[in-house]
Amino acid sequence: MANARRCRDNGRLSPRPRPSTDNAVNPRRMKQALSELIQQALNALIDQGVLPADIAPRIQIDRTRDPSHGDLASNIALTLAKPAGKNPRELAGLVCDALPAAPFLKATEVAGPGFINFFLSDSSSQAVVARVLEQGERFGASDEGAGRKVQVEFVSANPTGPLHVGHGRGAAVGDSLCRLLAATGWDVTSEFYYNDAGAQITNLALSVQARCRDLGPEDAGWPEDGYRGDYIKDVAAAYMAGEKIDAEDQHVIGAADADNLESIRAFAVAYLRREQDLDLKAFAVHFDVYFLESSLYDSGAVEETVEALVANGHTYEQDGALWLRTTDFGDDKDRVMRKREGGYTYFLPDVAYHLNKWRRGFERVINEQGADHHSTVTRVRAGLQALHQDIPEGWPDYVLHQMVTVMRDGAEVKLSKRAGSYVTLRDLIDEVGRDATRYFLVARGPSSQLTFDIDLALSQSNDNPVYYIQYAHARVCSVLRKLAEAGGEWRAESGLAKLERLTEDHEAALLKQLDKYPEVVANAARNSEPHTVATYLRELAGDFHTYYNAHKVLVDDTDLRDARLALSAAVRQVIANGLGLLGVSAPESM
RNA sequence: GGGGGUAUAGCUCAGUUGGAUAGAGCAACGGCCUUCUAAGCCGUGGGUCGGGGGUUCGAAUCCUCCUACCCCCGCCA
Repeated sequence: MANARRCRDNGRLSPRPRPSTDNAVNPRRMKQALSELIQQALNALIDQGVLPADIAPRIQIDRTRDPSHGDLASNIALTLAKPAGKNPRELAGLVCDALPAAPFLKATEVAGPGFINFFLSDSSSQAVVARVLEQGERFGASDEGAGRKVQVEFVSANPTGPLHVGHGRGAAVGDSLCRLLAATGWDVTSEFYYNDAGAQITNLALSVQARCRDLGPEDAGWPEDGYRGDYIKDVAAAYMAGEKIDAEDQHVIGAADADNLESIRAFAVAYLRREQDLDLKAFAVHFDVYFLESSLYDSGAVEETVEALVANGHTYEQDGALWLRTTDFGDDKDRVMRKREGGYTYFLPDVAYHLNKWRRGFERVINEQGADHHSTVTRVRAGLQALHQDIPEGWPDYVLHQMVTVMRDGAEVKLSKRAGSYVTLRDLIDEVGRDATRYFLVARGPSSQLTFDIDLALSQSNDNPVYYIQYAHARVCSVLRKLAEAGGEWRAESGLAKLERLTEDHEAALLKQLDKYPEVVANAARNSEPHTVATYLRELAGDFHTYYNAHKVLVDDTDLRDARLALSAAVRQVIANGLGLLGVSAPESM
């Protein structure tokens, strides 16, 4: 700041005893307000002939990273320097001097190569506490979605076995996305799509049937590529015992007839769907709709789709199969739609399914899948374009997550007893708990491979980010309990009336971090990046712990105490809100 | 061979959509700590952002060419 020129001091520390939530300090409008100030300054400079009249500035306001750069900053002088024919710092000074006074600003300065830094007045900075406490669990929410319909499809595991860790990642990411979208005003439908009739299901039925007959993988008569996991035995036993199965979308009674393959198929699907339901429930994940691939055949949607593609001239016959010319839409080769023996490839029902989604009126559809399915993205979009339904080219959106590897004692864990060949989601939940599992699976960007460290997830220390964040929440609860035990009473109004007592640097950092939260939520929802919420919470918890270690909350000075309690309560609220978006609980004690 | 993804501190990862001196947590190193409100606190070192070129006031971020690793490339889903 040595070379920073303090060009204006709008000073006037607000005499108001109570910061209010007026327009000027509403964070959603703060950037807007600053933009308007800058626009006015630019207009003035144009009138003075300092700037050419034909400049069309895109005014950008950013949060600063470094507190010495103020709270917000604009690069307007840097972007306008060339068209204005002036050096950036000089121009920044001119803009700065031309800015109208504003009560919510404490100071404005030119710094660095030509940034204009804005320092908010103390009362403006402190007002976030009032907003948080007044809005409560709604703080951070917005109406950006304006009630528009969005669908999030995720997990979509076929009912051939327990959910594995990869499904868990999909569940954590997809469900958080739903929560984020709901919080930002979208009308959200969560959906689970699965194949209940394909070759894999036949294989499943044959595997269960073999177990019904007491056959194992080593015996003659065991189906080729049959499912070997122990859970197949459970399915067979339940079927032979005539058990009744109630899954979310399947209800079946075991016929106890080892020769009835069709009956076994229906039972196995229902059984494994129920098992997946239980896993999802333990994971606090809910689906509004279960969509069966078979329904697309039953309703004629698949046939209709084929006919439309043929009628639109995007198909041809070759080698006895029917092909879709997906290369017309950016694919690297054409794809078979109908096999030589007459059946359809999986990709055709996928297209029919997405046409169905489109017709249900989802302006936005997000498919959360493992990255090993990325090749379907081009195909589905190509199929939709070939339908000539005016579906936007980039529709639907995809969030593809990379592989998960599970580590314990520094070595990779690959097997589970139950499933045999992979680690199940249930294994993780049972071992490290729902909160840690969810947090770890959602905390990384989807496009990066994820190493799930069981030892870290189990650790009850500050090394474990889940604990660290939850502990910050519990810590505030503890302080309030302590106050009550000492016969004290805390009322939000008392604290809000004394926010001007929050003058420590640590407090300023917390205020700024709290103020950022609504933007974090909005961006996470807009960009389908729930992990940014996890990152944010880690920072907020860190800021709070640091503050807490540096300053006592329950001081004798009751005004100061009340102000700090208000700040702490606001931190607690935001942590609870953020954890809620991740599907992680916010405990009152640990 | 083609497509997608990734590459940032010793490790695990962020990086506000192109901004100021690239951050955090562990680990390492150095101090502090008769305990208070709860699993200690404070500080330091550590980087050719995989490499080259380009775009511009300005690049970890955008374009291009390489390199390495992962995943796909079936008339399976």
